[in-house]
Amino acid sequence: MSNKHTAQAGCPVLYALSLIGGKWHLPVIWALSRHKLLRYNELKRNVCGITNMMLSQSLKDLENNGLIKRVQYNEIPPRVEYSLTEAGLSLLPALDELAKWGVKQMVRI
Amino acid sequence: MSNKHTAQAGCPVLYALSLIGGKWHLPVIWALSRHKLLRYNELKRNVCGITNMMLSQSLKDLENNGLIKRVQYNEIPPRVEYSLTEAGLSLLPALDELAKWGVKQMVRI
DNA sequence: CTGCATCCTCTAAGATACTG
DNA sequence: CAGTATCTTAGAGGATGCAG
Repeated sequence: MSNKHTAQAGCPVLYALSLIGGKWHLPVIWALSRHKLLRYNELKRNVCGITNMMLSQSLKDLENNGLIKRVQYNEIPPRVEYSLTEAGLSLLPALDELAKWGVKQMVRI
Repeated sequence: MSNKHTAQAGCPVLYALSLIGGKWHLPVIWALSRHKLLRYNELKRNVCGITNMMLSQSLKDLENNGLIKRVQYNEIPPRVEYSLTEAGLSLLPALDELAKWGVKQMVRI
C-alpha cells in the first residue's frame, strides 16, 4: 500500500489507510503513543528492525500528514523530538477497534 | 500491502490489515455489505475498475480468511453467490470508526 | 457465467555508505 | 545525533487471452 493519496475518490477508509498504511507507520505511531515523546534514536531503538531510511521516511510522511509533530532544537549535538499531534492521538480509538477485531480473527483461525 | 500473514508477531492491528489490506479487499467487502448477496459478475460491476484476475484473487483471499462465504450452484450456466460471513460483518463497526477518523482528516487537510 | 494461466510493470521496501 | 543518496530487489498489482 502507499502513503500517496491513491485512495479512490472519496472513500474515507481508503483515505485513512493511505495515511497509515505504510509498513512502518503504525509501529512508529504505536511507539509514540506509549512514550509520548521520543528522540530519533530512541524511536529507532523502540521500533525493532527499522532502518534509518525507513524511519526518516515514515517520520516525514506522518509529519506531512499532520499525525506527528517534530520539534528541532539547534544544539550541539542535534536534538529532535517527536510526538503525536491531536490528529494522531484521535486515531487511537479506531486502532483499538481494529485491534479488537484482529484479536477475534486470530483466535478464530 | 499484502494478504500474507506478514504481520509482526502478535500485533492485532497489523494482523487485521493483513486480512483486509489488499487493494481490492475493502471495495469488495463494501459492495457485499451494501447488497448482502452478489454473483460474480454483479460484484464485478459494483466494484468499479476491477479485473477478473483481481476480483477472483480477492474473493479467494477473503474466503480463505473466513470473511466471505462462497456458494456454488451446479447449474448451466454456472451461478456463484458471495456474501459476508459473521466475521466479515463484525468488521464493519471497526471500518466505521476508521471512516469517521478518515473524514476528519480529509476536511483538516 | 465464472473464473485461471501467463507475462509484464511499477513501486514500496531494504542494504549500504556517507554527511552536517 | 539525526538524518540523506544511491542502488537493488521482491512482490503486489495489472493486461490479455483462454477454459470448463
